Amino acid sequence: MPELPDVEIQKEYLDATALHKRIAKTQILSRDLLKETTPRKLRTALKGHEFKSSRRHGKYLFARVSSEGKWVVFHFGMTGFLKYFRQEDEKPEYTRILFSFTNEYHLAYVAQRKLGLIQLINDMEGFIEKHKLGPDALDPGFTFKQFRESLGDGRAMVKSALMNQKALAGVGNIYSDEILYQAGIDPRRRTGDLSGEEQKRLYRQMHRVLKTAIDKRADPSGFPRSFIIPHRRGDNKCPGGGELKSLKVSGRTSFYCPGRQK
DNA sequence: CCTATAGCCTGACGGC
DNA sequence: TGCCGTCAGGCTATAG
Repeated sequence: MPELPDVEIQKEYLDATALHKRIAKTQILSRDLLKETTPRKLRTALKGHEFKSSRRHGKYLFARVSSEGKWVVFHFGMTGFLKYFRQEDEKPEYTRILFSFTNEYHLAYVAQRKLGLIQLINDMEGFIEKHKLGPDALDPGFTFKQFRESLGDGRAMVKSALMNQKALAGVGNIYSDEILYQAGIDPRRRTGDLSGEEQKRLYRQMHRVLKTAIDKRADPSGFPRSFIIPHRRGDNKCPGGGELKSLKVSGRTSFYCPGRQK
């Protein structure tokens, strides 16, 4: 669920539902997700305030609180998402944090596996620096030149480089496969061996893939026929014909089409 | 410095 | 049915 397009949809969801609603109560149902803060600090920082805007950087979502310039940071790990609902008994399973508003609606941070984080911060740029996050993959200011520098020209496999959040932020296991497929590049290629033309194709396809996914609300069932994402763990067919193959790259299962990716 | 690997957390699934 | 190993769209810390 939670790569750049998915988190962008979470942001749109937050904006459309929980923004500008007065927070009456915050329940921390699992402390494990809280980083560098305590339930008490989070509760008191939010009580009586509202989320007044949001931003996304890579796979992180930041919600600005209408008090002292604080932000709540959400990271969704592999299984996290937000759910806005009316009746408290509709509370989703695995709700870890529950924000309740004075309009009697609730916003749940749901995560089956506790691999994400929720944090209270004063400074968004400071947070990004501390985590050494690279530029957001869809930041308009993230030029081809910067992209090439981010990827590097070493011995790292190109798929690992795309997924390295310190190089560029937002691309994970699923979308790196799609970008490499669309660019016609084998995931095991070393970044140092890519031609300028191949780097250019990667940059262009990264934009096209991520934007298309956001446009389709990060729902693979609506993705173009030419995408491989709907086929992985499905019919295992390449859109252009042939079998989808899988292998491990830096410990992650990767799907690719040998016929098209060189 | 660089890259690759194990560990974290919880549940689903397949094989025996 | 029950148990076990493996795997899952995350990140960090550690090992080479």
